[in-house]
Amino acid sequence: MSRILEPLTIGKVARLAGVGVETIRFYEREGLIEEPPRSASGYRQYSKEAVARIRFIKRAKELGFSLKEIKELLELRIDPETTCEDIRNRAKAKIEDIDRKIDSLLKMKSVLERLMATCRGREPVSECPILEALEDREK
Amino acid sequence: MSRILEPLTIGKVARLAGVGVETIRFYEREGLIEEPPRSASGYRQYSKEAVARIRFIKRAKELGFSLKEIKELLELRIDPETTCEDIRNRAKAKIEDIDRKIDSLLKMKSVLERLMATCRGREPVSECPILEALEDREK
DNA sequence: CTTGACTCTGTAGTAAAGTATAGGGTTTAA
DNA sequence: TTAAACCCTATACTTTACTACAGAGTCAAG
Repeated sequence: MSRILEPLTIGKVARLAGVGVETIRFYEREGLIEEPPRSASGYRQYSKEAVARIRFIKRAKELGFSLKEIKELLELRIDPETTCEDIRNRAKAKIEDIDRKIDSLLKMKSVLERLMATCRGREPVSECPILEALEDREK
Repeated sequence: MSRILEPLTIGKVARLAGVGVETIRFYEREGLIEEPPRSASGYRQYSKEAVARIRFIKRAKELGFSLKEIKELLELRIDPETTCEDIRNRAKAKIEDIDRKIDSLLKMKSVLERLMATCRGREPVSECPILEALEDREK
């Protein structure tokens, strides 16, 4: 019930988010997560939101976003003096970027599916040269 | 008509693929593209397929694949002594990975779309805190 | 009340993926 | 026929994103 009252140490956050302790301090230095409050002895005290934020950073990296781009994504909400119009423009650009990524992934997927469909049994691979397509028609 | 007879130099390939000359030599050393034939004076001679291959590498990187993973994707066709069964298994794993990426991107996209929809006019941003969702429900 | 597992700051080292430079040969267009 | 613009190898440097100490303080279990 009262889990907000029990702040997480950096080690617990690291375990929950699946990263190392040093990585969290690194993200803090880089401005990807804000400096958390400290205990009397100087220990960082995190809330559960920090875990979600770090997991998001981790996943976004796996999707090909750089830390710089991820910071921009995260800043699509904290900025205190940006207009909604500005936010909308930035969000639109990100959506377009995401759409392009999805397109490329779908293309890769369909080529792999064709490969699987054509490549049956246990004949040698030279009989399955469908992947030519994967390397073509990119825009 | 006879464009196969005119091989491309490394500089032309680099320009066509949108990378630097050094990057191509680096990919060759890393085994991502095979060593091309050489001219009498030792110049590398590329075909247009090389351009497609390098473009594919470039795009796959932007989708969050490491060079090691990209190599695996490209090897889904050249190997001369793999069975189709093996290829099918490897392709299946790649498709699953791609599906997970697409899922995450769709999730990010829908959150950004909700942000744009909610955030109208020119009110300050604190009125648009929809992005909370972006940081959650990953899995 | 101590010992082992934390935490802190600060700095240094690493892996991946390029990018640049040195020192040399080649092609081509004026 | 020469100078700009290429290419070659080999090696060194850079950037991004961590990862690993060193040296010191803190906390919690037995």
